[in-house]
Amino acid sequence: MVSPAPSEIYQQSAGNMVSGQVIHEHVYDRLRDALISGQLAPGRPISVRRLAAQFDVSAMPAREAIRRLVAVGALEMTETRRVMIANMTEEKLKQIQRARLALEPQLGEAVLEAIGTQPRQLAKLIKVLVKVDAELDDAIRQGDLPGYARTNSEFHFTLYRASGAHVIISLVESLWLQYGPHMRQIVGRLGTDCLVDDQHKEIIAALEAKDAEALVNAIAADIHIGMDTLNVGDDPVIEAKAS
Amino acid sequence: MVSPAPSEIYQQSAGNMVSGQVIHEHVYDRLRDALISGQLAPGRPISVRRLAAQFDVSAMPAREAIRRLVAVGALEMTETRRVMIANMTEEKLKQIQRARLALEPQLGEAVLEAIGTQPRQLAKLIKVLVKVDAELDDAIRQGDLPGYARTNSEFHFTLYRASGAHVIISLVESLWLQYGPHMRQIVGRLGTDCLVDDQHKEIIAALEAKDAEALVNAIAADIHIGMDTLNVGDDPVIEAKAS
DNA sequence: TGCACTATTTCGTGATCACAAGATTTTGCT
DNA sequence: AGCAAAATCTTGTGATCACGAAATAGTGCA
Repeated sequence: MVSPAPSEIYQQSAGNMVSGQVIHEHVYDRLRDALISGQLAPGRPISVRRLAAQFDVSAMPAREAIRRLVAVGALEMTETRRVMIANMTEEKLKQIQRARLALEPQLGEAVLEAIGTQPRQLAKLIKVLVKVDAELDDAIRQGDLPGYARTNSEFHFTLYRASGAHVIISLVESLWLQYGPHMRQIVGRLGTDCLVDDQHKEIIAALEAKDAEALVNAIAADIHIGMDTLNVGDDPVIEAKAS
Repeated sequence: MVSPAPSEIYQQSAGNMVSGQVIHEHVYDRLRDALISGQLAPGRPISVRRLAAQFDVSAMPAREAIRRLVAVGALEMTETRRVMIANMTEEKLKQIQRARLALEPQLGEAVLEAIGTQPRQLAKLIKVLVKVDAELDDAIRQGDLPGYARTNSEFHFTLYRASGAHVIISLVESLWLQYGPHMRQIVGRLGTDCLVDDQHKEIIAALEAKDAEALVNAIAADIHIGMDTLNVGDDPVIEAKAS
């Protein structure tokens, strides 16, 4: 089975084992990135065999990757066990926002608790964040939507990972995975102009000042800006693009 | 239904689905219940073949169940991809508590938002909660630890499910799955006496009064009682119990 | 008795097939 | 042309085998 058929969405299919990663983990990571960067439209069906063909792997790793993503709520399973990118509802969006507001500011606090007293690590983190934020501005200027989404998540999770709070981080990641496809739909409709008002500069400033309260507020504000203004559209525009 | 020619190659083609549930979901549910009710000790290894043998199924459903549980953090995977019940650390426990405090009180609020204006549904919920709470008291009196853990989770999730906030509920469930095995260890060491002080009566009273603030406080207090007093023990006491 | 080395077992992963049921396309009749 | 029935394709699930690596048991030497 030497089917080339590479997908323009998932970059690069697997060889056998890359960087200590097993095949199904590679598939999972690519799929997760595609979801977080909004490259998969809600309603899009995901099948084991099709996914396997797209990655030029056997069915097994595709199955495992899909199973994991369904488990964390990133993919939705119908009553007939078909799998697809979940459609967003107003209710779900509300819950995702509530959960993000409940968890992510706490991660900011946890970052200061973890490395607030270690100037070197804090400085290094800030340096990375400034760099990522610059890339983010580039992506916005160029109207590169997937690039924006990917870089935005990199900014946030770089910050969050510095807290070392892996348990909470994985909860947050599951929320981002659920939100990703929908965000792309909305921003794609409104244009990247609606993205310029993020609170990343304020987040960085609060880190530099080691001001936990300001940090919490900035993160919460960033979540509000990203989700309040971006309401659910009434036309889901289910665009199932096969193969 | 006319049974078609049975295959001699595949032994159980007939009994694949039980009550609309597919085999791997059945295995998952059983394993999840065992985790939440604390019947699996931290450190216990879980292997595909052994689990399959215990449930008298093939390896495939066991694999899928394990994969899902690893995905939600209920099981831990070593660097050599061995799977086991996660060991608790003080840091992890702290994160679980923070996340629970951030999410579960909100679910209480959401319950009042959802059915606070529908007296019949609210009354029905309260009735169920009272019944479950009575069972809980029985379990405590009899020193039935798994029964306590199972009934306690039933109390909380019966309440939470009334909110309809499935997104947040699944996050909370993942936290309970991580906490279950450790709780059992701790309570098993301290005895069930440390459990009598839960806030369930206060939760029910707050529901009856439709007092969101009191409800939030009661849920938070219940979490504190369940987790503050129960610190991490230093001796893991690995004990294997098959099901 | 203690310890290094080897043999055996156990394990996760990947591959491939069978099967039933859902989904889709084609066909056939009015 | 319209619509229902039938044939075909697709899909998730389960079963089973192969393979290499990790873990355990076993052995022999000191």
